[in-house]
Amino acid sequence: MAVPEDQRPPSTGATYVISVAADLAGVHPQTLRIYERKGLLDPKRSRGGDRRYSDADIVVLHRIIELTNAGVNLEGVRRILALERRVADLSEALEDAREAARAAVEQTHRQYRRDLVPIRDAHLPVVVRRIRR
Amino acid sequence: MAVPEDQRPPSTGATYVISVAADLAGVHPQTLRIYERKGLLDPKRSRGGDRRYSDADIVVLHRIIELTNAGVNLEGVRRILALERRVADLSEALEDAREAARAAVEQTHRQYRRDLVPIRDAHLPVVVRRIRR
DNA sequence: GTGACCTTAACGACGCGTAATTGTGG
DNA sequence: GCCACAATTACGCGTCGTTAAGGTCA
Repeated sequence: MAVPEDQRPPSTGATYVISVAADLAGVHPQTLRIYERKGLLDPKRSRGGDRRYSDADIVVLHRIIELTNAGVNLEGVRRILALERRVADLSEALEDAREAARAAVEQTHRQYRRDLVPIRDAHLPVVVRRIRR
Repeated sequence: MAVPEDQRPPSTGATYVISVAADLAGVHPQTLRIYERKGLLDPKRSRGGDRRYSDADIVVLHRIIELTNAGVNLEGVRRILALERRVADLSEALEDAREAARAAVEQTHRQYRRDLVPIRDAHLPVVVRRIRR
């Protein structure tokens, strides 16, 4: 279920070194290293070993900061992020299931419409009319 | 979607005063008062104002202790409990939706079986056979 | 009066963010 | 040699659980 290119956020494929990512989020670079060590973020690394934060990382980072500002500690944030992903997955699955239900009924109707043709009684010989009761 | 009486846990309708509830969970009574002040638990009160913990409260209490022992602070626990309820609700809704989908298709089939009777070509006059193509 | 509950406050331990230190690569 | 990164360590502050102190009701 890929989002069309032109609806995505400015996904330039850009990455940011730690100082830029920290600036974008308004926090100390060292804070980002803590988040990583606690398993909240996992930025790619450059050849030299420098962290490279993607746009997706920045989105997660902002959510982390929201939660910590609200008083959640890092272990709590880690679990909340996982649960929020789970909720998103379930919501999508639910949406899909409802859509699939409508489609299945529709398909069933179409199946009958293809296989059966309504026929008026007057067209039928007596023997058939008896079958119809 | 009420669970039948005989499938429920020993729901004796029993309630416990704070000292008993604390013993059941192996924590200090004062800890339970903290949990309540932070919005993690909301036990009923007796006429005299004493807290009365239900079996359901005890279940939640054990979950709270699991999470805090795992290093989640109380604001984190509060949000995690809410998310876990959400996940449970969504899981149930998903289950229901899938069941409803099967039932809807089945219902559609039954509808056609009631309204239509299959007729063999040989029974039909030429004019009708032409309609069937 | 004894005991269990209530509330509020103080203390110690721990987690988190900042800052400082030291080392490495371009 | 300079700058930005890396990792580790130390410090200050806030949170959490325990404990204590004082009040109320049966």
